[in-house]
Amino acid sequence: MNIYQEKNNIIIENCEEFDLVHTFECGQCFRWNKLSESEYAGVHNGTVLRIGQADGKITLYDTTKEQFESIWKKYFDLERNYKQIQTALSCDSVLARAIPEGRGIRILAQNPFETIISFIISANNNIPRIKLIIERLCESFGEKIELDGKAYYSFPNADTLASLSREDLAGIKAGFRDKYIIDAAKKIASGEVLIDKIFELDYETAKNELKKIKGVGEKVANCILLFGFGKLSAFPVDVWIRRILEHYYFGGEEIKCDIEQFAKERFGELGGFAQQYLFYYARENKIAK
DNA sequence: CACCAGGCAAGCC
DNA sequence: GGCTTGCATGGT
Repeated sequence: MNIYQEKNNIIIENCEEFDLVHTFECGQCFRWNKLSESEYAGVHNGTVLRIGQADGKITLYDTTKEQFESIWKKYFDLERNYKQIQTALSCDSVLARAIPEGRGIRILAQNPFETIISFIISANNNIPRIKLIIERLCESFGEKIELDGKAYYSFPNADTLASLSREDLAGIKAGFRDKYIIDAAKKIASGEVLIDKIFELDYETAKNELKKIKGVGEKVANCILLFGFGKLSAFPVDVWIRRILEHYYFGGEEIKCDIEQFAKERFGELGGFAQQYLFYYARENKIAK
């Protein structure tokens, strides 16, 4: 991967292991939107970025070397060797088929609070509507940021959301999840759940800490740990993952064993990466139930 | 009209 | 502990 500055932009060359579509469409994030065939725009920690991929090059527009180093390098997980991970996981025959289709997926290091709220909203919901609800949440309670004459919004912070009532949130149409959003914001704003400390905790302890929040169960906690706290062994099990495991590993039979344990034995520390390749593969191939 | 969507909490036993 | 049910909203 060759990275350099050209005018106001940062260019990444030789980026076979970084594919924008696969990274933004594999279900880990909800705030990157297509601007055109080859471009996306998104907001991370209050900064808007327009990014494009064409002719084997990725361009981060209007980005300084300093911004790239301090924000985006970590966010896009650019210091990790994904080729090595793919090679290791390809020993598994199912992943050997799934990885080529999702090649270039990178696990984003997303903002922890945003990840917590986003995956609370994801419960018993579908991806287009999850994105809509989150967008309305940001428009209503985030800060406006302008770029290229367009309005973007930062993700609201815990203090802001902690001060809201269910009535205040009615407009975003989160349904029964509104009370969980407020509970999460209150526990985080008050320090009952310490976000910064979760980074230092081991996987199991961190998961239990997150489960103190209403609306955070096994699956949501695993997503938060994987996408918001860099716990890369986490293996979130949702309907899609269950479906693809049943189809490819259990001969179409209903799974009765502990799936997390199954994943741990099979994928170990690389569980999160395996989960992302499988999720993308399952959705792209629309595995029937 | 049912049934489903990146599940979860609460209420049972 | 495990199992069942209701849940807001919008799409098919």
